Amino acid sequence: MPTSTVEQYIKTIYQQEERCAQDIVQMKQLSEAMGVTPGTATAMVKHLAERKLIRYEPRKGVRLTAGGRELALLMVRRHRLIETFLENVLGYDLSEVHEDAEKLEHAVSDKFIERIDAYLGFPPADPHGDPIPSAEGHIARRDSVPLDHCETGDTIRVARLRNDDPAFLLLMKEQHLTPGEAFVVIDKNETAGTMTVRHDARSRGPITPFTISMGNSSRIMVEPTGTK
Amino acid sequence: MPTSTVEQYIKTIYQQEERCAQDIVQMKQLSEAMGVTPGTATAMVKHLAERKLIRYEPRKGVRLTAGGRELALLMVRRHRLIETFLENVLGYDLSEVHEDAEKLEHAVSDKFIERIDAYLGFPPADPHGDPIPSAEGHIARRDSVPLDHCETGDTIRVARLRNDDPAFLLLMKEQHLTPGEAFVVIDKNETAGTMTVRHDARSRGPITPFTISMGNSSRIMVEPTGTK
DNA sequence: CTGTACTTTTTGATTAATCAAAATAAAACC
DNA sequence: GGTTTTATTTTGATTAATCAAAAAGTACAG
Repeated sequence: MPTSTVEQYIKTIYQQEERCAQDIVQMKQLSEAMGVTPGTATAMVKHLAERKLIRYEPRKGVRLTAGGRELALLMVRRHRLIETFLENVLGYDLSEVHEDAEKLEHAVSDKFIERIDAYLGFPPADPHGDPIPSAEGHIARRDSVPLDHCETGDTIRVARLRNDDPAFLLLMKEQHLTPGEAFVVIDKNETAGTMTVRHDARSRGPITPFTISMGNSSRIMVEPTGTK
Repeated sequence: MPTSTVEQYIKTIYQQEERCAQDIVQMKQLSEAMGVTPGTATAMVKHLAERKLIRYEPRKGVRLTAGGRELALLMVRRHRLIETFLENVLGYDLSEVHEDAEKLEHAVSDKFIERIDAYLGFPPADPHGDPIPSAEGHIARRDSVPLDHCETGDTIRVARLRNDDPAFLLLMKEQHLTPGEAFVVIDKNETAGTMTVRHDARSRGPITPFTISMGNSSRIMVEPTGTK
């Protein structure tokens, strides 16, 4: 039985592989994501390699083994189901769910998770729009792209918000930039490093344009719904 | 912020004070209840005393300070609300709630607990019949007595089951010996160390008599409803 | 190819929680 | 009242996770 620290490292390695589309995660990246000193990460990584959860290539980085990926997906499942429960049932705000889920995911039993899943009606995705892995570790692939890959005139729908920062999530909520909402890209200014979008005329949101930095827009995953 | 181990020791000391109606808890009692060696308990107790959560009298035992009691009641509140949630909402069996609650109570936030409380409609007691302390640490006193203090002919109502052993709880459930049920004591055999009860004629349970050991009956708290 | 900057690993220490076993104190027993 | 039993404390060691700071390796800029 892995400790909750081990679970957290494995989940973090998975997330770094995913988010940065890398097959290997460097120590600096891992130690920063975990909020520990590099030496600590090195020590832990050796331990994880012994447990056969990752493959460790000294001075290069780490990658998950099949067993590690399985554990990571289990943790992601727990996290996303808990977040969904906190929002849908207990009325948490989207910006508040992450913190509590992060603690709970290491304390819940399999039984608890399966009961929550059933109670929620087996939701396919969490409130951020991220797909929830099945109990067997299958996860739906979605062909969404970061908003900053879109061009002026593209019509899109928000798929997921790939950022746990409460302030960011609050801002997105205020602008109704939440999963499912339809938008049009009305400007992309590479020089200024900003993008401007407004709600699709047919959607119920405000039509006031909203400008965001490229950095933030890379955390907003969208599905193209056509190009004007 | 106390670690979950500290929380567990404080809760255990509170429970030992309560269950055994003692004002001081010996080290042996504490170490056994915690499932650690006596030396470990001594070391921890010194630490708890430094944190002003208990008063430690070497070679005598420990007792909670006001601050310790406050923390203990907070933990009891968490435990009982979580148990209630697991049974009422997620459909856990009474014999299964304890184990999961024991882990969760150290991982939940105050916000989570207050939301659960509201979701459950501010229940006064958990599924064992134990009163749930308020957020301010007030707990309802109940004038219940252990079943083994009753005499033949007493009519009683089950108030709480003061035992977390799943097998015991399952047995009680099978016999409908659950909080709220009305019974008559039809025999008390001090020599054999057993007591026999049957459901009150007016109640919906079976009228087949049921015999239990004195040991077990001391864990069944009842409220007298009159003496024939 | 050489030096500076950056990343990674190593080393030595620390904290929380634990155990086993020896030492000590208190209680109980005849 | 001395002996035995039982409870408690002490001591020394261990494990998991961490940090700070020194050492070692890698990268690339000129």
